[in-house]
Amino acid sequence: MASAPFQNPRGTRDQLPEDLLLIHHLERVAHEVASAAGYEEVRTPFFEETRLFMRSLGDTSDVVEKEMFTVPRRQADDAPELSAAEALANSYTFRPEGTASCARAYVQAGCAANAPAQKWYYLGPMFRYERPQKGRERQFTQFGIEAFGSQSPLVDAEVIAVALRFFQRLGFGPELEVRVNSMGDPADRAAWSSALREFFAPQFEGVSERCADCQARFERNIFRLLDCKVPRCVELNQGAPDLFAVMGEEGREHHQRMCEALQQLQATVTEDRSIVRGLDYYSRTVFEIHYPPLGARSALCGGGRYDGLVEEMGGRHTPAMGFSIGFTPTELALAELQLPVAEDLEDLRQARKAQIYVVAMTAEDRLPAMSLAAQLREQGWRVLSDLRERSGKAQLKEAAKLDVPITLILGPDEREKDHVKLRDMGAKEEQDLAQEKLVEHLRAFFGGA
RNA sequence: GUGGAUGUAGCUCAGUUGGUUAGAGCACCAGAUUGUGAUUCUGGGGGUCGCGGGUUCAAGUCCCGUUAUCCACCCCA
Repeated sequence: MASAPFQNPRGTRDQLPEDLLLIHHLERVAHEVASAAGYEEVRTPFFEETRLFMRSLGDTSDVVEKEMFTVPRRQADDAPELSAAEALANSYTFRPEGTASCARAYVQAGCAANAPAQKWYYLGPMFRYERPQKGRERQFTQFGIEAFGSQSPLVDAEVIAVALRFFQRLGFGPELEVRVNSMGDPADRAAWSSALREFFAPQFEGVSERCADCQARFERNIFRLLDCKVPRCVELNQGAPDLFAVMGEEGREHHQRMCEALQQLQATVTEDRSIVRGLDYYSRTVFEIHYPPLGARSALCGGGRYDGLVEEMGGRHTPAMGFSIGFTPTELALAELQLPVAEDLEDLRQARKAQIYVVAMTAEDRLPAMSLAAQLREQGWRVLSDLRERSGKAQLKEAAKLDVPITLILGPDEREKDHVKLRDMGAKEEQDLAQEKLVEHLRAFFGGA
């Protein structure tokens, strides 16, 4: 087999300097929006024990069943052979989402017992072994927040408000729409599950009209019958019992109060019974944020309440609520909306742009030019000098192309007098300066940098 | 995991019914009265035609496999 060219792994992408301008903007807005509401950043490992995700997301979730990036742990040479199940339980998996790790860290740090009220956010790469397509990658970035320790519907409203704020800050318009639903409490779901089982049972007797996936779901995770997209299955779902019909008073009131709190938002809030997040840990509130002008691809954010997860992780019962936002769909949406506008990125652009370019006219000037550049960097300026040993003309050309405002020209004439020629690229004016006056002049130009 | 489309220079693409040394624009590099940014002009570097195999006197062009990308499904951020 001859050499195939090297390529980035499927579903990943390189983020080159040009791409990072936008990414940095998204990251900045995420940091700002989260800390403005009192959330503090946490960073957990990129991989965890596989069983963490199996436990938190649920064995029957698609993520666990077919989308995990799992690597075996090393075994001692003389260790006994492991069964497939043991090997899996003993493996590591690259995190497919952020909530499980946060809950694990929360318990491990002792928060559940000692400091239950925590407001955290995270921002970083997640991994899912999926077939890539538009808006979906195997390595992608998620921004999420998690509010631990309060049962109050006020938390639900705040978390949703933070997510909204993120999109508003990025320039999304007032068409932003929050779609909410409730999954109820465990007891509600048990009651609902029985009701659904009773309702659907006849459909699975004998030769079923249901799709193959649904046949499996009926046994494994009956709720997921409800979000099947096969047309015949959708028809057969008509008239299925509604969770709200069996939901207890507390859950109902929680939902009611949250919706009232959401009235304060600068966005439309609608009830959407079809939102049934695919992960097991959700309870009560689940929500999505959509931007309808984007059409089919309008979902930007998903989240909800997970009151049982901390306990599941071995901590004391702690209610919690969070969201996650994928940068990939957000980037696509922004591109479609022709956002962000240039001004939003201007400061980032400026911050990475060189301020000074030191031009060396002859070979003898190169070392002095380098050391002048080094001195100026020590003063805090962003300074370039030519590393390709090109002509003075080519250096000026490059400085102009990079839009560097000041060039310092160093040649035999200047060196002889211990001078340097300062050229204002915008005004196209230059002046001879004694080197000891240089910093002063530059300070004046850049406004006391 | 299933189905469909695509893959020629860093980028956007040409490339006739298979026929000699595979092209253009942009980008990059150098030069145009001996130390200076635009435009223009001249010249230059850069391609195992995704990879592997097959058919043929001859393959970028036809066939098979493979890989990657894009699109749809599943699901999701």
